[in-house]
Amino acid sequence: MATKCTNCPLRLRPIFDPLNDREIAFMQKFKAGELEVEAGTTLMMEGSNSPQLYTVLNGLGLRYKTLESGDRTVINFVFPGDFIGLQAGVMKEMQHSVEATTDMTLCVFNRKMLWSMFRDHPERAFDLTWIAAVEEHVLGESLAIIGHLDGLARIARAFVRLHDRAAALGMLKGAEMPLPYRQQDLADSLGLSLVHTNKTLKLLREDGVATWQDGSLNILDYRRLCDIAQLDRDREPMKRPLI
Amino acid sequence: MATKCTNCPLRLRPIFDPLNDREIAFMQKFKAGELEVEAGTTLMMEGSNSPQLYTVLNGLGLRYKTLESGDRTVINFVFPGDFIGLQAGVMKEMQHSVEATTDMTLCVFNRKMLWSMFRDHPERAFDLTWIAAVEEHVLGESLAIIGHLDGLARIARAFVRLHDRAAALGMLKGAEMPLPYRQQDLADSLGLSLVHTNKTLKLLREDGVATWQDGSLNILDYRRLCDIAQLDRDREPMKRPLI
DNA sequence: CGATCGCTTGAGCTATCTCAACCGGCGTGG
DNA sequence: CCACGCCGGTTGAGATAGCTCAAGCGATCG
Repeated sequence: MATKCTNCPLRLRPIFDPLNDREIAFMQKFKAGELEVEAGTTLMMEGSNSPQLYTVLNGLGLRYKTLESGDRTVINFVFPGDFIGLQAGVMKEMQHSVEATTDMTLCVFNRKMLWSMFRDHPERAFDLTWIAAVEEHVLGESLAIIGHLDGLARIARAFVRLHDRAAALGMLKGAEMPLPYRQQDLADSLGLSLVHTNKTLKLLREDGVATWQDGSLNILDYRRLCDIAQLDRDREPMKRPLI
Repeated sequence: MATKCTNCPLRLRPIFDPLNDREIAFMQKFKAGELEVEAGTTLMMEGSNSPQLYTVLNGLGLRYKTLESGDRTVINFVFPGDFIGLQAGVMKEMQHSVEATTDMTLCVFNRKMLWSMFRDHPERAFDLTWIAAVEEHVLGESLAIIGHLDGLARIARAFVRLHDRAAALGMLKGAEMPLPYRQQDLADSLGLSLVHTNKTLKLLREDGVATWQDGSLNILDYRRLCDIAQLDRDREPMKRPLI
């Protein structure tokens, strides 16, 4: 279920492009250590300027942003292989917070090392930019979803995305995947109210399309889910660059 | 009004960090030429894999995404100094389209050169990552806005952002700035219907807060606009990294 | 002159929100 | 070991922001 990554501290392209030996050697130097955190820990704080950057080895998290009004927006869900702190690395400070939803294992490295990576390992620097571009893509996608789909379709699409991502990471057991978030988290990520989210989930459940209970998501009818999500159900799932 | 940028083909950090002479020399090599396009030209096509990347020297554009349903989402507005094609540069293909809203002048360079930049000019590669991170931030911001604010506040916030951006680029004449888009474009960028957008604009106009007519936006009462946008009106406008 | 485009306005409808209550499980403290 | 409080989930009901449909208007263009 975790990214299989024992000796690869900076696993920038978790799926497609494993590091070669020389790179691994460098990255070992690069690596500052591993970090185990408990569920609920805040890894990055909006407005802060963390000296550490992380790659997620194991566990799930949440990126979010707090508004002046006190409302919270969930930017996206953090999965193994994700990179945390890029903004803090290249900009002055983080623009969103990151929290551990489950216990997590992180690969830690120092921000200062970022620069030596750019200087000495352009391939990895390129990867980093690639990650940022993927992130941008994902957010653009979310924007489109929230802007134009109704509640049912938004939730369906979120499920499809989560499912595909889990599949790519090998986190899928049959049609089931861990999804230990609260309904409120999903609601905040889709711009819906908790109540409406709940009622919509009930719909999907009663229609036998998908259930999400006790922290695990079960896709019962993938094709119908895609229809509801207004996605071409025959699209190649890996067309999207990362997951 | 344009980025003052006669000899700077790749103006990655338009405001803060001009290139030095050595870099300019390199970038000249890097530069493939300048391009003038008419209003309405599609610069990048979703799913395409353009061999060219651009920096906007002059003019305004639009990033958008087309959904299966045929609906369109406007990702954001393209201003002078913006970089176009990063996704195509580092990923397989663009995930959104870019269109020129006005006539535009672009600085063109070849995608192939991207790699030599990473290899030989790590500072510029770093800048590129920085740009991607900023872009990510901007989208995250949009996501939060669309997810949690009502129509009036969304439009107000869009106006504040556009105003601040124009100010940073010196495109402001008093309280007025060019904004040659259609109401439909704004609606699509905020996840609102055209009709509702129109009625909300009327509200702002009649309240003497801001007018947007004949392609120019006029902020009559910046502080009130910020209140409506639920923004701290005394925030430092440059706190946000790019604009 | 007709056609198209962007803007404007009215009217009715509904998806979604807010408020409110209740339920079961779990952890804590007496 | 029980009682209480809290948290996440569930459900109902009324209110409303925003949507869709529809029509009209002025400007521009061929």
